[in-house]
Amino acid sequence: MGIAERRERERQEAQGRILDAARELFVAHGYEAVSMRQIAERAEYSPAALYFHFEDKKALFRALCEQDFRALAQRFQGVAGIADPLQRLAEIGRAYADFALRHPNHYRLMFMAPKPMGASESLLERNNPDEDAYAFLLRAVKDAWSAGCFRPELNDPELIAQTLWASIHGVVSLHIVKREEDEWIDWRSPAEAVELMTAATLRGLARGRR
Amino acid sequence: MGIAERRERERQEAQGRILDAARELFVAHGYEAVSMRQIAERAEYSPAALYFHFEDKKALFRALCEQDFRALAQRFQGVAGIADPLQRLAEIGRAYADFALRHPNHYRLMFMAPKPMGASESLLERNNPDEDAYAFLLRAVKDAWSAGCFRPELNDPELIAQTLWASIHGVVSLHIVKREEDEWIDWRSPAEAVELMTAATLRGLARGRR
DNA sequence: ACCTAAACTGAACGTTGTTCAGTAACCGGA
DNA sequence: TCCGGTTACTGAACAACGTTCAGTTTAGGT
Repeated sequence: MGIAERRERERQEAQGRILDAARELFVAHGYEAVSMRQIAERAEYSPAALYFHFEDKKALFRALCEQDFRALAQRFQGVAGIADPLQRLAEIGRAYADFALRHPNHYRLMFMAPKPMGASESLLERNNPDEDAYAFLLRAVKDAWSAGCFRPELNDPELIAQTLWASIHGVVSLHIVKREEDEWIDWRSPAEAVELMTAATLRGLARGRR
Repeated sequence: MGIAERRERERQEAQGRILDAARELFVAHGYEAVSMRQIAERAEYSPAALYFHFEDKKALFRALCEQDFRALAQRFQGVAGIADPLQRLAEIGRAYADFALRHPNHYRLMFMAPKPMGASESLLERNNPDEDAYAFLLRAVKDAWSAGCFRPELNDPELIAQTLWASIHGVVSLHIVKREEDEWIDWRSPAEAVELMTAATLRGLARGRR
């Protein structure tokens, strides 16, 4: 009786078409600028059909975000093998910034969006470093902490992880927002800023003579 | 002939009523959630009247932002007198974070808003530290740089200033976005994060043994 | 052959930003 | 004093938005 499976497969194919259409438009123009009607037209459905597969625009957006979070976590797997904890942290920062600057609209939806992540019941496994990027960072920090890499008065790995995250997030989010038409400030390249930021924070947090 | 002055005064009073109404609503609910009709009703005008005084919703928003930028620059005046350049930088960071966390919706409009700052022809004086908060920060960085506070390989005050700005922006913007319903991560208080961030970056950038 | 449920459509509702023709009030010149 | 024109404003409308709902088609189980 493979007919239930076929129905389920067709259902997911339809959802996939909608998600693909939505992704292209969101990434190109951002959340607010894309309408459900545009998504529907590109996916070759009527606007109302989207509401059969997704509760509303926010839910559709949230489904895309989950894919993105998974992609980021997967990106981190590339640096999981680095033995030296501090060097691994530096590479995590670089990978994160690279992801953010390569997909600025994704990033905006993931970490700079005002609301629509609200009431999220994600099906990502939390605390699993393979799927949860924050858990991956936290583990690297804990490794470094256990190895005595940090200054002795720093005894809260969670705070350290959040600070490191915030440092790179600050660089990339500022660049994403201000990148367009802001001759007000003579911006340095994000790559330079990321390098200086990781060097500064890690040196500032690390124990020992420089 | 004081009649032209009176007309001008009435014009500004009307604009002030609109700006006040818009400010309250924007600060309470954010840019997207507030409609021109709501602003008009609170200001006791017809919706169309707003378009006589402001070109569109973005322009109205921009006018508010300019007030906010001025307020931030004024806030910085409170720490202008600190002699030690590094300590002054630390206090600038604290003042900035305090401003951001006290007025999160203002901050969102100023530094996390997707677009509507576009094509801005602000009438703020650039490069004047009394009105331009970035110029104020940059001057403090240059003071510290001239005094030889930074590591010898750091020879770009602009890059240093942008990095310091990004570090605090990262902490506060992440907290503003994630503050609401995100039990996913066990967030530390923003005050703790700001303290650790300023300590880490300044120590990481500063010359000399710790 | 009938019935139920799934997948989808067309048309509508209320709200959004914005425009436009029209109007009332005021002031300077005749 | 009346006239003409600018200034400030309104009411109604437009297109587009997210969303809903009453139907219609299609397919499978009985």
